[in-house]
Amino acid sequence: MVHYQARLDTTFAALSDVTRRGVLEQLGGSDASISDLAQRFHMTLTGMKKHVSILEQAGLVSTEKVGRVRTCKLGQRRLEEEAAWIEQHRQLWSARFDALDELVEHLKRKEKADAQRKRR
Amino acid sequence: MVHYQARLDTTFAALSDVTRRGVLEQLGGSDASISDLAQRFHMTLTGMKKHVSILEQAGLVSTEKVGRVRTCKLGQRRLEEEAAWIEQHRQLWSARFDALDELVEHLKRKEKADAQRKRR
DNA sequence: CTTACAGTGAACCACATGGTTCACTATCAA
DNA sequence: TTGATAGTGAACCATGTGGTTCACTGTAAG
Repeated sequence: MVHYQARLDTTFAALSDVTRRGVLEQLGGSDASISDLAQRFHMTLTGMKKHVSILEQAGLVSTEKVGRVRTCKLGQRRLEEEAAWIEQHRQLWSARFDALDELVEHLKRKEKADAQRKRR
Repeated sequence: MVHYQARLDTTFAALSDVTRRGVLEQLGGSDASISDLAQRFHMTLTGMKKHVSILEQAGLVSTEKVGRVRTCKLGQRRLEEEAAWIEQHRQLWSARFDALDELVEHLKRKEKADAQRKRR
């Protein structure tokens, strides 16, 4: 359960960079080498290597080096935990706002009743 | 559309810290002051203030100061975009892996056929 | 009025991040 | 063998992050 939080830390951090999200998108289409990705995102090989390492660390990408080229593809982790976390908290959000909605409704009804009482 | 990416950046970054996720969880239960949160997470007021500011910046928390106490509650943004991004990419993931599954199935059938051909 | 309390802002610290260059290794191709 | 190509790692740089302390403001309460 300690790992769970650390995992969310690293995954969300990995997703918090526009380049890395772009790489995931790219790899969703087709596998690619470091050079491919570096060129696509206007970056040095070294820079792209770092991004790929971070994604790999988070389990979102897996790589294999054959000959001199390292091929990157989508990894085993499918963001289940992250999706679950977000969904769970969206429900909390909704619960809170539904409560607010109900309060508003309650106040509306009360206001109406008060107005009627006044009229009497 | 440029804002969209920047927004994802700041939101995922906001979610990438275990303390901030804890604060969201807490606020899902009930509103709280900075002092409440600081105490709950064993941190100075100043430190907690920074976290709250980051969450507020990301639209995940909203605050109001009345008297000397600032009350924090869940904000307007309900992680729709983030949930959508993750779901969309989970589908990409699935598509890629389904393709892999099919390839494996294909190879299995081929292997079987080859074996039968050999036997003749 | 005085004291205590809640928050704020500036300054500081150690460390992480996103990027670069440079020197290097290993592999492919002529 | 010679050269070009793909990647790697170390070092460096500017900036950001998560946290602190300290000095301060404003508000509540005796």
